[in-house]
Amino acid sequence: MKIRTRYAPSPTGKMHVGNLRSALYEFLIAKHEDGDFMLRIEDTDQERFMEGATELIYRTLAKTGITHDEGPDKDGGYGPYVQSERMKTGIYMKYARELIDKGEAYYCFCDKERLASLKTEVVEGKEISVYDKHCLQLSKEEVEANLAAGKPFVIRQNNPTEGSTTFHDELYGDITVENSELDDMILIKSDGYPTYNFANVVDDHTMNITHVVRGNEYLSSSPKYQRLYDAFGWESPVYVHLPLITDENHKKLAKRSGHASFEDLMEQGFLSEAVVNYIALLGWSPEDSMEEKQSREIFSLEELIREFDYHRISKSPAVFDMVKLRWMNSEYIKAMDFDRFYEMAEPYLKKALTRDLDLKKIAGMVKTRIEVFPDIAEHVDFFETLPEYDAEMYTHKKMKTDQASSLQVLRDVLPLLEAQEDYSNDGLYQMLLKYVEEKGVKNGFVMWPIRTAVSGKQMTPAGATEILEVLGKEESLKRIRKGIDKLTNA
RNA sequence: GGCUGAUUGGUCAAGCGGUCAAGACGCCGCCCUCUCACGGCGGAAACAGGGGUUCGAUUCCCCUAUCAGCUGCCA
Repeated sequence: MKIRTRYAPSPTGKMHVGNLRSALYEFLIAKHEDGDFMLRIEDTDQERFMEGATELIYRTLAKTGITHDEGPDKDGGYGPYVQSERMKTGIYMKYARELIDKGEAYYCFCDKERLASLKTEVVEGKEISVYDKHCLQLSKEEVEANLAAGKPFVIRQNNPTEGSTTFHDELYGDITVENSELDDMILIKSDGYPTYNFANVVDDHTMNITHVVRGNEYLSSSPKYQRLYDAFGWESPVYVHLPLITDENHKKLAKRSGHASFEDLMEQGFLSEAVVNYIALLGWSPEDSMEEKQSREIFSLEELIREFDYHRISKSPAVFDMVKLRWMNSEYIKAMDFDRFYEMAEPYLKKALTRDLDLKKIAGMVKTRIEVFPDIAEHVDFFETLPEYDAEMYTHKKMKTDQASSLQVLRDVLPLLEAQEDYSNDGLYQMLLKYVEEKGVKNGFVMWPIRTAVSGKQMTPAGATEILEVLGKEESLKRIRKGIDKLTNA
């Protein structure tokens, strides 16, 4: 049978990375077996619904390459694909009534006050958290009368109070819960909308979903869903519960952590391929092949599809490590072809540099040194203006330089540079090399002071001569003279 | 509190009864080098604790501890 998975987000805001990973895994599970991946919008919560959130979901999926075969915008014969639209077909009410007829569900007219009073009741120090089935006692006549009177109602699942329920998860195995622990959860809300719990089961079944992949937070309530399948007499799908992604404090990734959503990550200058690659490995690892003594970490989406085996998904929660994501992003940047890199780097370069400089050359310098595009600014700022720096910077033990030697070198080299016609990196390098040989010193002995004078920085994305070339004769000479002044007065 | 789950270096993570317990990020050192970075080489760093089962447990079972999730007319 063809595998069918689904990503079923609620349009309530940004795309959380945990959700994105669910979508990715669902996509990979389906595609690995040449199955179908479907998008279903679960907008049954009218209060949390956010305008524009659905579009954001589309955009994110498109950008990451997690493309759906079916969805609101791609009818595959199982529509509608938006729950609020499905509701208009009466599907949820129909199935809820079926359950009522079977005695597996019942109308409940309890108001908030009564429910609240149940909550606070304490037995042996424990808070009662399951509904007391109060409305199950109502006679048919009473129910009819209430309904006719227009009394607000919900429909609740009627769970047994004895025995136990077991369901099977592909990763976690059999999980059994005492039925007395099972709350009579609400299936249909008083506004007529189904709850997630109910809509999910009805939709997954009617849309022929074979593998239900979802977050670990549903693990403990899954027995209740199982009871729903059993009550309907439906065959349950294959369940795959995914481990949580946490922040560095092992807490659920919170909004304020700054990297909880895909959008946050994009704003911080990450590449979507790197993000996808990274989250794929957060909770899953490929099978080691014999030839590889090193496990691979860099995977394209196509490679992930080929290698993804959901049985290898981990069971324990994973910490989202920004440091490693940054590293991975840098790997993608280094591997990028230059034109594409330049295209993406240009805005950052232009923002940092207003004077007329060879931006392509600078981009080339910076490509292997940044992890994320916004890093560019701090690497190239000195091209724009020479920063204030301390004369102490001329002293470098390994280059064997100090302020006096640097001053001497700069004084020697200034006329040479003034006379230099070929102001290219190569020409400059050859010329300076000659000076180095004449003096019988090490390269660094002369390069260090020059680089310091023209950059004013401890580290730069390029060597002295490259900087000279980019800066141009006029500006670099100005900076060297300034260096001489600084050293003279020091 | 109850229920469910998880527990290999700081982090990701391999391992599925016998291993010197992989690899990656990060960290440290060395090399390369006109600085830094890239690249190369090397290093420190882990099976939560206690009982079993077994000739033998990181691997299987139980208990404890810790952490997490659930305990909503949110998903």
